[in-house]
Amino acid sequence: MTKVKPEDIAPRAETIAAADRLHSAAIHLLRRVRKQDEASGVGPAQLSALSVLVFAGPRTLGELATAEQVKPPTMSRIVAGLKRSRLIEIIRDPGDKRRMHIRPTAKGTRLLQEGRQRRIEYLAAHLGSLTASELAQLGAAADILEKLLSNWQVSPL
Amino acid sequence: MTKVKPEDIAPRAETIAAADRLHSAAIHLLRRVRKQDEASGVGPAQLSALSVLVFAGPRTLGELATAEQVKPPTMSRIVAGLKRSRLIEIIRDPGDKRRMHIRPTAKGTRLLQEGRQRRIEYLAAHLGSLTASELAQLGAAADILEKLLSNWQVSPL
DNA sequence: TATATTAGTTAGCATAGCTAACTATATTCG
DNA sequence: CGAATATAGTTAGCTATGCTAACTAATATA
Repeated sequence: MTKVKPEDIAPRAETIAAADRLHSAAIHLLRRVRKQDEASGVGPAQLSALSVLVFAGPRTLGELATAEQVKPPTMSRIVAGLKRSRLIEIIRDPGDKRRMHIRPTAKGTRLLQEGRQRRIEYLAAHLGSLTASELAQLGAAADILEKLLSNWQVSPL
Repeated sequence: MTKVKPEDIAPRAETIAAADRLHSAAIHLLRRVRKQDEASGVGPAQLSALSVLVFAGPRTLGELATAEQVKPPTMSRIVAGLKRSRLIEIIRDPGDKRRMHIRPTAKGTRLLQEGRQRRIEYLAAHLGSLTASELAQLGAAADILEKLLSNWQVSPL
Protein backbone atom coordinates (compact mmCIF):
# COMPACT_ATOMS: atom_id res chain seq x y z
CA MET A 1 0.00 0.00 0.00
CA THR A 2 2.49 2.57 -1.21
CA LYS A 3 1.49 6.20 -1.30
CA VAL A 4 2.11 8.21 -4.46
CA LYS A 5 1.83 11.90 -5.26
CA PRO A 6 -0.44 13.07 -8.09
CA GLU A 7 2.49 14.04 -10.30
CA ASP A 8 3.88 10.52 -10.12
CA ILE A 9 0.80 8.81 -11.40
CA ALA A 10 0.91 8.03 -15.08
CA PRO A 11 -2.34 9.54 -16.33
CA ARG A 12 -4.93 6.97 -17.26
CA ALA A 13 -6.63 6.97 -20.61
CA GLU A 14 -9.87 8.47 -19.32
CA THR A 15 -8.00 11.24 -17.59
CA ILE A 16 -6.15 12.06 -20.78
CA ALA A 17 -9.32 12.03 -22.81
CA ALA A 18 -11.17 14.20 -20.31
CA ALA A 19 -8.29 16.68 -20.16
CA ASP A 20 -8.15 16.94 -23.92
CA ARG A 21 -11.87 17.39 -24.42
CA LEU A 22 -12.05 19.89 -21.60
CA HIS A 23 -9.28 21.94 -23.11
CA SER A 24 -10.85 21.91 -26.53
CA ALA A 25 -14.31 22.75 -25.22
CA ALA A 26 -12.96 25.63 -23.15
CA ILE A 27 -11.14 27.11 -26.15
CA HIS A 28 -14.15 26.91 -28.41
CA LEU A 29 -16.58 28.20 -25.82
CA LEU A 30 -14.45 31.22 -25.08
CA ARG A 31 -14.02 32.05 -28.75
CA ARG A 32 -17.76 32.41 -29.08
CA VAL A 33 -18.33 34.36 -25.91
CA ARG A 34 -15.38 36.64 -26.59
CA LYS A 35 -17.17 37.96 -29.65
CA GLN A 36 -19.93 39.30 -27.45
CA ASP A 37 -17.45 41.16 -25.32
CA GLU A 38 -16.21 43.09 -28.34
CA ALA A 39 -19.39 45.14 -28.18
CA SER A 40 -18.05 46.80 -25.04
CA GLY A 41 -15.23 48.41 -27.01
CA VAL A 42 -12.76 47.30 -24.36
CA GLY A 43 -10.15 44.60 -24.91
CA PRO A 44 -10.34 41.22 -23.16
CA ALA A 45 -7.43 41.82 -20.79
CA GLN A 46 -8.88 45.15 -19.68
CA LEU A 47 -12.30 43.60 -19.22
CA SER A 48 -10.88 40.75 -17.17
CA ALA A 49 -8.88 43.07 -14.93
CA LEU A 50 -11.91 45.31 -14.47
CA SER A 51 -13.94 42.28 -13.51
CA VAL A 52 -11.50 41.49 -10.71
CA LEU A 53 -11.79 45.04 -9.43
CA VAL A 54 -15.57 45.02 -9.56
CA PHE A 55 -16.12 41.61 -8.02
CA ALA A 56 -13.17 41.29 -5.67
CA GLY A 57 -12.71 44.94 -4.77
CA PRO A 58 -9.85 47.44 -5.21
CA ARG A 59 -6.35 46.10 -5.70
CA THR A 60 -2.86 47.43 -6.17
CA LEU A 61 -1.24 47.06 -9.57
CA GLY A 62 0.95 44.22 -8.39
CA GLU A 63 -1.98 42.37 -6.88
CA LEU A 64 -3.91 42.77 -10.10
CA ALA A 65 -0.96 41.47 -12.10
CA THR A 66 -0.76 38.41 -9.86
CA ALA A 67 -4.51 37.84 -10.04
CA GLU A 68 -4.42 38.07 -13.81
CA GLN A 69 -1.24 35.99 -14.11
CA VAL A 70 0.52 38.72 -15.97
CA LYS A 71 3.78 40.62 -15.41
CA PRO A 72 3.68 44.11 -13.89
CA PRO A 73 4.57 45.98 -17.11
CA THR A 74 1.67 44.31 -18.87
CA MET A 75 -0.73 45.22 -16.09
CA SER A 76 0.67 48.73 -16.07
CA ARG A 77 -0.46 49.18 -19.66
CA ILE A 78 -3.82 47.50 -19.08
CA VAL A 79 -4.47 49.85 -16.18
CA ALA A 80 -3.39 52.83 -18.28
CA GLY A 81 -5.98 51.86 -20.88
CA LEU A 82 -8.72 51.49 -18.29
CA LYS A 83 -7.81 54.85 -16.81
CA ARG A 84 -7.82 56.53 -20.21
CA SER A 85 -11.37 55.23 -20.71
CA ARG A 86 -12.24 56.43 -17.19
CA LEU A 87 -13.33 52.96 -16.15
CA ILE A 88 -11.09 52.95 -13.08
CA GLU A 89 -9.55 55.49 -10.79
CA ILE A 90 -6.26 55.47 -9.00
CA ILE A 91 -5.87 56.26 -5.36
CA ARG A 92 -2.35 56.81 -4.09
CA ASP A 93 -1.57 54.88 -0.93
CA PRO A 94 -1.09 57.45 1.85
CA GLY A 95 1.34 55.27 3.78
CA ASP A 96 3.46 54.03 0.87
CA LYS A 97 3.79 56.40 -2.04
CA ARG A 98 5.04 53.69 -4.37
CA ARG A 99 1.69 51.95 -4.21
CA MET A 100 -1.48 52.67 -6.08
CA HIS A 101 -4.91 51.38 -5.26
CA ILE A 102 -7.06 50.82 -8.29
CA ARG A 103 -10.81 50.81 -8.12
CA PRO A 104 -13.60 50.86 -10.69
CA THR A 105 -15.51 54.05 -11.38
CA ALA A 106 -19.30 54.01 -11.59
CA LYS A 107 -18.87 53.96 -15.36
CA GLY A 108 -16.53 50.97 -15.10
CA THR A 109 -18.91 49.06 -12.90
CA ARG A 110 -21.80 49.83 -15.23
CA LEU A 111 -19.87 48.81 -18.33
CA LEU A 112 -18.85 45.54 -16.75
CA GLN A 113 -22.34 44.69 -15.64
CA GLU A 114 -23.80 45.51 -19.02
CA GLY A 115 -21.17 43.30 -20.62
CA ARG A 116 -21.97 40.52 -18.22
CA GLN A 117 -25.64 40.93 -19.03
CA ARG A 118 -24.95 40.70 -22.75
CA ARG A 119 -22.66 37.71 -22.39
CA ILE A 120 -25.04 35.92 -20.11
CA GLU A 121 -27.99 36.46 -22.38
CA TYR A 122 -26.02 35.20 -25.31
CA LEU A 123 -24.70 32.14 -23.53
CA ALA A 124 -27.99 31.46 -21.83
CA ALA A 125 -29.85 31.65 -25.13
CA HIS A 126 -27.70 28.81 -26.34
CA LEU A 127 -27.59 26.86 -23.11
CA GLY A 128 -31.36 27.08 -23.23
CA SER A 129 -31.43 24.35 -25.84
CA LEU A 130 -30.02 21.91 -23.31
CA THR A 131 -32.09 19.73 -21.04
CA ALA A 132 -32.28 20.62 -17.37
CA SER A 133 -30.09 17.63 -16.64
CA GLU A 134 -27.42 18.70 -19.10
CA LEU A 135 -27.45 22.21 -17.70
CA ALA A 136 -27.05 20.84 -14.22
CA GLN A 137 -24.09 18.79 -15.39
CA LEU A 138 -22.42 21.86 -16.84
CA GLY A 139 -22.97 23.78 -13.63
CA ALA A 140 -21.56 20.93 -11.59
CA ALA A 141 -18.54 20.71 -13.88
CA ALA A 142 -17.91 24.42 -13.52
CA ASP A 143 -17.96 24.05 -9.76
CA ILE A 144 -15.58 21.11 -9.82
CA LEU A 145 -13.23 23.05 -12.04
CA GLU A 146 -13.28 26.17 -9.91
CA LYS A 147 -12.63 24.13 -6.80
CA LEU A 148 -9.77 22.39 -8.55
CA LEU A 149 -8.32 25.63 -9.88
CA SER A 150 -8.45 27.31 -6.50
CA ASN A 151 -5.93 24.89 -5.02
CA TRP A 152 -3.96 24.57 -8.20
CA GLN A 153 -0.46 25.48 -7.16
CA VAL A 154 1.47 27.13 -9.94
CA SER A 155 4.91 25.57 -9.75
CA PRO A 156 7.50 28.24 -9.01
CA LEU A 157 9.89 28.54 -11.93
CA MET B 1 -49.15 26.71 -27.20
CA THR B 2 -47.00 29.41 -28.67
CA LYS B 3 -43.61 28.51 -30.01
CA VAL B 4 -40.61 30.61 -28.99
CA LYS B 5 -37.06 30.71 -30.24
CA PRO B 6 -34.15 30.28 -27.80
CA GLU B 7 -33.18 33.94 -28.09
CA ASP B 8 -36.63 35.01 -26.96
CA ILE B 9 -36.61 33.11 -23.72
CA ALA B 10 -35.65 35.18 -20.73
CA PRO B 11 -32.87 33.14 -19.17
CA ARG B 12 -33.75 31.59 -15.85
CA ALA B 13 -31.62 32.13 -12.80
CA GLU B 14 -29.97 28.69 -12.99
CA THR B 15 -29.11 29.20 -16.61
CA ILE B 16 -27.52 32.52 -15.85
CA ALA B 17 -25.57 31.12 -12.94
CA ALA B 18 -24.37 28.16 -14.99
CA ALA B 19 -23.32 30.41 -17.86
CA ASP B 20 -21.37 32.65 -15.56
CA ARG B 21 -19.57 29.86 -13.73
CA LEU B 22 -18.80 28.10 -16.98
CA HIS B 23 -17.32 31.23 -18.46
CA SER B 24 -15.22 31.91 -15.41
CA ALA B 25 -14.01 28.31 -15.14
CA ALA B 26 -13.08 28.22 -18.81
CA ILE B 27 -11.06 31.42 -18.53
CA HIS B 28 -9.16 30.26 -15.49
CA LEU B 29 -8.52 26.79 -16.84
CA LEU B 30 -7.11 28.11 -20.08
CA ARG B 31 -4.84 30.57 -18.31
CA ARG B 32 -3.14 27.71 -16.55
CA VAL B 33 -2.88 25.40 -19.51
CA ARG B 34 -1.67 28.19 -21.78
CA LYS B 35 1.47 28.47 -19.70
CA GLN B 36 2.37 24.92 -20.63
CA ASP B 37 1.98 25.67 -24.30
CA GLU B 38 4.58 28.40 -24.06
CA ALA B 39 7.22 25.71 -23.87
CA SER B 40 6.61 24.96 -27.53
CA GLY B 41 7.94 28.37 -28.54
CA VAL B 42 4.94 28.87 -30.80
CA GLY B 43 2.15 31.34 -30.11
CA PRO B 44 -1.37 30.21 -29.21
CA ALA B 45 -2.97 31.20 -32.51
CA GLN B 46 -0.33 29.31 -34.48
CA LEU B 47 -0.68 26.30 -32.21
CA SER B 48 -4.44 26.28 -32.60
CA ALA B 49 -4.29 26.56 -36.38
CA LEU B 50 -1.68 23.80 -36.53
CA SER B 51 -3.94 21.64 -34.42
CA VAL B 52 -6.73 21.99 -36.97
CA LEU B 53 -4.36 20.96 -39.74
CA VAL B 54 -3.06 17.96 -37.82
CA PHE B 55 -6.38 16.66 -36.59
CA ALA B 56 -8.75 17.69 -39.37
CA GLY B 57 -6.35 17.49 -42.31
CA PRO B 58 -5.06 20.04 -44.85
CA ARG B 59 -7.07 23.19 -45.43
CA THR B 60 -6.92 26.29 -47.59
CA LEU B 61 -6.13 29.58 -45.91
CA GLY B 62 -9.73 30.70 -46.10
CA GLU B 63 -10.99 27.47 -44.59
CA LEU B 64 -8.50 27.77 -41.79
CA ALA B 65 -9.57 31.35 -41.14
CA THR B 66 -13.20 30.23 -40.92
CA ALA B 67 -12.35 27.31 -38.67
CA GLU B 68 -10.39 29.58 -36.37
CA GLN B 69 -12.99 32.35 -36.50
CA VAL B 70 -10.48 34.83 -37.70
CA LYS B 71 -10.26 37.14 -40.76
CA PRO B 72 -8.11 36.13 -43.73
CA PRO B 73 -5.34 38.71 -43.13
CA THR B 74 -4.92 37.42 -39.61
CA MET B 75 -4.69 33.84 -40.80
CA SER B 76 -2.30 34.91 -43.53
CA ARG B 77 0.14 36.08 -40.89
CA ILE B 78 -0.38 33.04 -38.69
CA VAL B 79 0.36 30.78 -41.65
CA ALA B 80 3.44 32.85 -42.52
CA GLY B 81 4.74 32.29 -39.00
CA LEU B 82 4.11 28.56 -39.17
CA LYS B 83 5.84 28.38 -42.52
CA ARG B 84 8.83 30.33 -41.27
CA SER B 85 9.17 27.77 -38.49
CA ARG B 86 8.77 24.98 -41.08
CA LEU B 87 5.80 23.53 -39.20
CA ILE B 88 3.60 23.55 -42.28
CA GLU B 89 4.05 23.44 -46.01
CA ILE B 90 2.10 25.07 -48.76
CA ILE B 91 0.88 23.24 -51.81
CA ARG B 92 -0.43 25.35 -54.64
CA ASP B 93 -3.77 24.18 -55.99
CA PRO B 94 -3.15 22.92 -59.53
CA GLY B 95 -6.63 23.83 -60.72
CA ASP B 96 -6.94 27.26 -59.10
CA LYS B 97 -3.75 29.23 -58.71
CA ARG B 98 -5.29 31.59 -56.20
CA ARG B 99 -5.67 28.78 -53.71
CA MET B 100 -3.15 27.28 -51.35
CA HIS B 101 -3.45 24.03 -49.51
CA ILE B 102 -1.76 24.06 -46.14
CA ARG B 103 -0.59 20.92 -44.44
CA PRO B 104 1.58 20.15 -41.43
CA THR B 105 5.14 18.96 -41.92
CA ALA B 106 6.47 16.03 -39.94
CA LYS B 107 8.08 18.58 -37.64
CA GLY B 108 4.75 20.35 -37.20
CA THR B 109 2.93 17.15 -36.37
CA ARG B 110 5.64 16.17 -33.91
CA LEU B 111 5.64 19.56 -32.21
CA LEU B 112 1.89 19.48 -31.83
CA GLN B 113 1.86 16.01 -30.37
CA GLU B 114 4.64 16.81 -27.94
CA GLY B 115 2.73 19.88 -26.85
CA ARG B 116 -0.40 17.85 -26.41
CA GLN B 117 1.57 15.35 -24.37
CA ARG B 118 2.95 18.09 -22.14
CA ARG B 119 -0.42 19.75 -21.69
CA ILE B 120 -2.15 16.47 -20.97
CA GLU B 121 0.40 15.42 -18.40
CA TYR B 122 0.09 18.75 -16.68
CA LEU B 123 -3.70 18.76 -16.72
CA ALA B 124 -3.94 15.11 -15.86
CA ALA B 125 -1.60 15.54 -12.89
CA HIS B 126 -4.09 18.02 -11.51
CA LEU B 127 -7.23 16.24 -12.60
CA GLY B 128 -5.76 13.21 -10.87
CA SER B 129 -6.75 14.65 -7.50
CA LEU B 130 -10.39 14.38 -8.46
CA THR B 131 -12.55 11.40 -7.73
CA ALA B 132 -13.51 9.11 -10.59
CA SER B 133 -17.02 10.51 -10.37
CA GLU B 134 -15.86 14.10 -10.62
CA LEU B 135 -13.64 13.26 -13.56
CA ALA B 136 -16.54 11.59 -15.29
CA GLN B 137 -18.64 14.69 -14.73
CA LEU B 138 -15.99 16.87 -16.33
CA GLY B 139 -15.76 14.55 -19.30
CA ALA B 140 -19.52 14.56 -19.69
CA ALA B 141 -19.60 18.34 -19.48
CA ALA B 142 -16.95 18.61 -22.17
CA ASP B 143 -19.03 16.40 -24.43
CA ILE B 144 -22.18 18.41 -23.81
CA LEU B 145 -20.30 21.59 -24.58
CA GLU B 146 -18.77 20.31 -27.77
CA LYS B 147 -22.11 19.06 -28.96
CA LEU B 148 -23.64 22.43 -28.15
CA LEU B 149 -20.85 24.34 -29.85
CA SER B 150 -21.06 22.26 -32.99
CA ASN B 151 -24.57 23.46 -33.76
CA TRP B 152 -23.99 26.92 -32.41
CA GLN B 153 -24.97 29.13 -35.28
CA VAL B 154 -23.00 32.33 -35.36
CA SER B 155 -25.54 34.96 -36.24
CA PRO B 156 -24.62 36.58 -39.55
CA LEU B 157 -23.81 40.24 -39.00
C1' DT C 1 23.57 56.56 6.60
C1' DA C 2 24.51 53.45 2.88
C1' DT C 3 22.64 49.60 0.71
C1' DA C 4 19.20 46.61 -0.73
C1' DT C 5 14.47 45.68 -1.79
C1' DT C 6 9.99 46.75 -3.61
C1' DA C 7 6.40 49.15 -6.67
C1' DG C 8 5.61 50.67 -10.79
C1' DT C 9 7.09 52.74 -15.49
C1' DT C 10 9.44 53.10 -19.94
C1' DA C 11 11.40 51.23 -24.08
C1' DG C 12 11.57 47.92 -27.31
C1' DC C 13 10.28 43.46 -29.30
C1' DA C 14 6.79 39.75 -30.88
C1' DT C 15 2.16 37.87 -31.65
C1' DA C 16 -2.51 38.52 -32.86
C1' DG C 17 -6.67 40.80 -33.94
C1' DC C 18 -8.93 44.27 -37.16
C1' DT C 19 -10.07 47.23 -41.71
C1' DA C 20 -8.90 49.17 -46.14
C1' DA C 21 -6.78 48.73 -50.19
C1' DC C 22 -4.19 46.01 -53.22
C1' DT C 23 -2.76 41.85 -56.76
C1' DA C 24 -3.77 37.90 -59.20
C1' DT C 25 -6.71 34.55 -60.84
C1' DA C 26 -11.48 32.68 -62.10
C1' DT C 27 -16.02 33.20 -63.46
C1' DT C 28 -19.93 35.24 -65.64
C1' DC C 29 -22.37 37.69 -68.91
C1' DG C 30 -23.19 40.73 -72.86
C1' DC D 1 -14.48 36.53 -77.09
C1' DG D 2 -13.76 40.09 -73.91
C1' DA D 3 -15.24 43.19 -70.14
C1' DA D 4 -17.05 43.28 -65.69
C1' DT D 5 -17.42 40.95 -61.45
C1' DA D 6 -16.24 37.81 -57.85
C1' DT D 7 -12.93 35.23 -55.10
C1' DA D 8 -8.31 34.05 -52.72
C1' DG D 9 -4.79 35.85 -50.49
C1' DT D 10 -1.39 39.73 -49.34
C1' DT D 11 0.23 44.23 -47.73
C1' DA D 12 0.08 48.25 -44.86
C1' DG D 13 -1.09 50.23 -40.82
C1' DC D 14 -3.70 50.55 -36.50
C1' DT D 15 -4.68 48.60 -31.59
C1' DA D 16 -4.16 45.44 -27.77
C1' DT D 17 -1.57 42.19 -25.11
C1' DG D 18 2.29 39.50 -23.78
C1' DC D 19 7.41 39.53 -22.62
C1' DT D 20 12.37 41.17 -20.79
C1' DA D 21 15.69 44.65 -19.55
C1' DA D 22 16.59 48.71 -17.63
C1' DC D 23 15.00 52.56 -15.26
C1' DT D 24 12.90 55.87 -11.18
C1' DA D 25 11.11 56.53 -6.78
C1' DA D 26 10.18 55.11 -2.29
C1' DT D 27 10.72 52.04 1.60
C1' DA D 28 13.18 48.91 4.56
C1' DT D 29 17.36 47.10 6.45
C1' DA D 30 22.07 46.54 7.95
